[in-house]
Amino acid sequence: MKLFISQYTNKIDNKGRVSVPADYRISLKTEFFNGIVAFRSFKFKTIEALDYEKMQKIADSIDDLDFFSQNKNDLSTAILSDSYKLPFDSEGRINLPKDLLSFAGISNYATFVGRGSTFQIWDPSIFKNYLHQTRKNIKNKNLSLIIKNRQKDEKK
Amino acid sequence: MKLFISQYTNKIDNKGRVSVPADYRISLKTEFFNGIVAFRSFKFKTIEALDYEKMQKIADSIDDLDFFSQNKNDLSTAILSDSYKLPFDSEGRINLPKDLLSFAGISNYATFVGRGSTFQIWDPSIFKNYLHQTRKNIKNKNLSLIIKNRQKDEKK
DNA sequence: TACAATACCATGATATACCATATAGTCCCA
DNA sequence: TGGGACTATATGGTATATCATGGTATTGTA
Repeated sequence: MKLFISQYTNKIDNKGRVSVPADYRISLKTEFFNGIVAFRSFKFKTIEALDYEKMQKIADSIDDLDFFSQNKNDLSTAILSDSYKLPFDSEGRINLPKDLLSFAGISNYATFVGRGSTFQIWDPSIFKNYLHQTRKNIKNKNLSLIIKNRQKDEKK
Repeated sequence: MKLFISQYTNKIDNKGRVSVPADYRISLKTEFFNGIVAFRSFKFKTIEALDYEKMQKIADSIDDLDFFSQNKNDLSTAILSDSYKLPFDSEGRINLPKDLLSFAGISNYATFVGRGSTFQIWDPSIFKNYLHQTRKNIKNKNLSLIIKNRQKDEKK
């Protein structure tokens, strides 16, 4: 089973290339495509990333007759059309499009943040602030309850 | 497996030729026909495009639509008779008919928009506005929940 | 013959593949 | 336990192939 955890900060060279952490790469290699799929987050100033198979599952859930439903249209367009296929080079790097970089406020360094079955790519300082805020929020909640809900929601 | 995602904007030359993104072309080559099938969208100001095999499935599945049963003949006629077979030239370009171009409001540039098992061809600025609107609608929803429900509701 | 559609060829830009080096981490052995 | 060699990874640079695009030739057809 795939499990993206921890964080890794890597440099972006002047071609826009950045190494995907080796730990992540193993989970990302699929039969049809060796790389990642990335799109702009709907909630945060970050890039959402997942493996090709997961994107295929999303695409599969869209029915043949999708063009007759307005809501489904909107949703599938927003997800599928706004995604980038980013293949690995032989060294395990991807080329992050300028569109995504500017959206996430990333310039020289990228922080890969594991989120279990997916991961995110943040600007290091923006993520640092977000993490700080998140920890403060959690302190005031019942942690055991949160963990229980996560297990229920995210198991396969 | 076919998976059309992302967007690509290519120029239309003065002959009406435009390159289909190389990433899409691989999925479009079929046994019977090397090219795409295109018709006017029913919902949007865009050209719907798919491969030959998919077109056959669409035609078949129209019969299964109870909701549209009274319009069955109209619908299949509208799709099938209004569709263009657009073969690739040796460089992977297609020749977009003026009929389709004017319907979609396309002039100099065409944006290919991935939709999973199919794709669309938009005028760049029209699509930009549509995507922007779509993202605004979705932003406040729980995306993971939406995806999960879709899989539950729409599996075959 | 004139026109349009298609096939064929050329080129610049861009992305991909390839190679080379540096750095950090790990393992083994003294 | 410390040092050293080895390995894996990240990073930098260069060469090559692919792709989008523009143009010309050829075929078919009215």
